[in-house]
Amino acid sequence: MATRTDAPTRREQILKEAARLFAERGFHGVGVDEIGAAVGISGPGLYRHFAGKDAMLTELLVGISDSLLTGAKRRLAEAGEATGSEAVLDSLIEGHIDFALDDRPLITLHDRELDRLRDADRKTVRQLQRQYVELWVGVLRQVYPAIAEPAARSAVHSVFGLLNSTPHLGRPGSLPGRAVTASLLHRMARGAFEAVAGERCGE
Amino acid sequence: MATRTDAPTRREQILKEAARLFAERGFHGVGVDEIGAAVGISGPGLYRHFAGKDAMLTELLVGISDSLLTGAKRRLAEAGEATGSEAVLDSLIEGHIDFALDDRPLITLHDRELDRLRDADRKTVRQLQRQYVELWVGVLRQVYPAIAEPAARSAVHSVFGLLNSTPHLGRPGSLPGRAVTASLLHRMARGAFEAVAGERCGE
DNA sequence: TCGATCTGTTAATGAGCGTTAACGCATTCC
DNA sequence: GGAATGCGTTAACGCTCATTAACAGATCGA
Repeated sequence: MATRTDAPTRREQILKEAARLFAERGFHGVGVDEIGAAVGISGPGLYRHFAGKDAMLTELLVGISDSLLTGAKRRLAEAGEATGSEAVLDSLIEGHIDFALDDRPLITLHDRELDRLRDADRKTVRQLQRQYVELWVGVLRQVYPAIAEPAARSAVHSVFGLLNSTPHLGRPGSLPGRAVTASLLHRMARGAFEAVAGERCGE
Repeated sequence: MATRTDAPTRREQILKEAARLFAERGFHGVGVDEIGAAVGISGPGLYRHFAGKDAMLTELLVGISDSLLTGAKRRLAEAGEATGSEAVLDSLIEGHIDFALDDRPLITLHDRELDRLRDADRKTVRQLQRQYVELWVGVLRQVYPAIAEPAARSAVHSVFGLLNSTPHLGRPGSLPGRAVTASLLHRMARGAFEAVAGERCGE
């Protein structure tokens, strides 16, 4: 009963538009009236759905970090049983790329507005992010045991920087096509990791 | 006459502190009183040195883009005469890494606060950035002629994302040492480019 | 020595903005 | 049918904050 995917609730509309606006002009650069206008209601009407402007940002950032971590755990469990750790690493990369290509505003918020959170919430987000990184580090070192842990952690952060560059790649229309871009990013990420492991192939 | 490097002028102090504060809390998240306090004067005293808060951000962003482009041109000219394009690419990477490691607040501002500029200034910065990217694209395609131009441009943007990840690498103290980090980033950048060129070495 | 300039100060102004108050109208549930 | 609840509205409050005004002490050239 109900349509195939339920119609987006008002809360979801608001979150989506708020994410877009925050990414475009920064948290402090967007007024509540603007967010309201983006969903067809005006200003203070938002307070029927959220405790305040801060609450929207909090929910967005916690949601991002949580869904990244949850997705990674699922991929680790699914692919980890049957296939090897190579496949798990590829699956992690693929998942992160999907996120980076499909939710570009969230990617932008993710590392840009973290400091605008209340201490407790920021701590929560940081903890989720840390777990996500450590999960990658574990898989990476399984594929490349030669990489020491500090180097692995740096490498993972840097590859996130690489994958998260999608907002700078021009408007979705100007991209060579989603699949092509995804493949390019995937190869670059693997190439970067291999380079850390010291597998030089040229000269 | 005067000390080896002239004492930093008041303008320079202000720019430096403003960059740090903008990077930490965002352009709109920092008040002029805070910037003033950071250099020992208070609030409106800044207006003896800058037309306004916007002018500080403008000067910072134009300065960054300009110095990146100027440095790249110089490296292209210097290394381009004697050595081959491989060496030029390495020199470009090295220069960008130096900047990313030494001026982390500026790196942060660079791709975070561009939209806060007046239209004319934003256009200027974008143009400088575009020239910088195109310079990289040219060198990259000289080293790897197999890479088509759109892919090269995407690859360059993504490698910038990788190199600009330094602010996420933890406080300067926690890094394994500047030289080690620089070398790691350099290898990853080269590895990412090589992967785009299709030079698979494993399997 | 006497202005002029440079570089500060504090007080006031005025706009923008998050939030709350007070109110209205459907819908729903007893 | 009527109260409760959900979801809006507009108006008002209060605070923050960039900017300007008005003023003052050094430094310095004529």
